[in-house]
Amino acid sequence: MCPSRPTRDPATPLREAILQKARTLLEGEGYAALSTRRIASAVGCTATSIYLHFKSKDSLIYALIDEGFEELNRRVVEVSKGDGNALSLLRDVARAYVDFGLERPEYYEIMFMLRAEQMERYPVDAYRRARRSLDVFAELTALPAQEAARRGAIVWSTLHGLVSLLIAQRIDISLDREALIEDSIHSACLGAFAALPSGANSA
Amino acid sequence: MCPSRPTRDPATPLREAILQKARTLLEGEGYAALSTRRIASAVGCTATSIYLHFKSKDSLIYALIDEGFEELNRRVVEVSKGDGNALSLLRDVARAYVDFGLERPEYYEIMFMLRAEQMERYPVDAYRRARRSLDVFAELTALPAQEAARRGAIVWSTLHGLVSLLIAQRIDISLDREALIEDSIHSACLGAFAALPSGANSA
DNA sequence: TCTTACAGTTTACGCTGTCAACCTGGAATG
DNA sequence: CATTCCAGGTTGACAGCGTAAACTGTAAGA
Repeated sequence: MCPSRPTRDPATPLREAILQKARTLLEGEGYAALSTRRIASAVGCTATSIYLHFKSKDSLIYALIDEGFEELNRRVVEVSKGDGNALSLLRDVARAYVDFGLERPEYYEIMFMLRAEQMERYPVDAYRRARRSLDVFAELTALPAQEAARRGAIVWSTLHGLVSLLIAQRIDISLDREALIEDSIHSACLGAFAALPSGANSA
Repeated sequence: MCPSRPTRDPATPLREAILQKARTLLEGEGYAALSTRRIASAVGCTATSIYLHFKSKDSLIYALIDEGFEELNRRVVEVSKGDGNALSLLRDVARAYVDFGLERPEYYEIMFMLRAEQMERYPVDAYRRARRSLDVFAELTALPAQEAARRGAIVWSTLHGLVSLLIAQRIDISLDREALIEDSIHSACLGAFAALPSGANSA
């Protein structure tokens, strides 16, 4: 009867402690520092105890990924409720996405930059549900479903390219970072509305 | 007097064998399979023998990265020598870049998708020299240097976003892959020439 | 022949994720 | 009260990782 939260796993104290220390370690030292033994020693338990509360190290990471998506989704949804035309809304959402990536690079990394083979055990539909807020990229184009999905994917991939290269420090530092971001967002969003070749012959 | 190749390291037989087996392993099973012990056992030597010819595992990877860049540069340079206006050339080069990434995902991964901390010991200027062919993205815009560099970076990051998400299998498979690629390239290249806000007030 | 240098191997260290076996304190049951 | 049971931990181990140090055999030079 009580409005219990939809927690997937029982929130035992140790489980919460593990999650919290893992979070701290991730935010402070990045994904590379996330070893079971380091988490355990920070918590004050043994490494194997983690497996009493998580199926594997990966599923612990997934819990952190979910937290990351919660924040990203929150940011995106909030911005997307603003007023303005579709283009300016799309730009605001794009900006929110980029800002999230640059302000939370450790989360962005585990959410979007880990290789597929490490993610295989993360259920595909769960991942799609987790990143549902990215669907606004498609929705804001106000195009037929299939066309919109493609345009949305392009906007997303454009922004992802920018964010991931910035995080990996592969972009020449002599470039004006802010101008690069603004131009990138501008280009991505214009592309979402401009006439494109394959759009002409879509069903 | 003999036109010796500019090999950075003496090409001893074992070194070549290590490189060749590492290449095979990378192409066949991906970056995750590249452990010193696996390479060594494929070669028929011990893991520590690798360190007689390479400073570290990373520097062995760098040799493979260089090979990847050689192929990418070759493809890009060849296409960029074609005729046509700047826009169509840019599209051809972009297509060559995407094709390389999708045909050689294992190389693309080590060239562009490894985290920065793992790349730190790869000299920055060496990396810039290695990916020099990507400068054509900037050159083809025929803009003032700084502006061109930014536009070029945007084209690159757009394509990188597409390729890396496709390789990581994060793009909805229900999307028409070819249309996505074409639209993406179109959008990226148009963006390189279209008027952009920060372009108006650049020096 | 003695020395030196090279090119490999052996061994070892500390790290990783994870499993099987064991232990331990408290609740439920007789 | 005594006994059983079990959830929730620990211990110890395994196979794998990158790599440093010490060792070995062999070939060339003095």
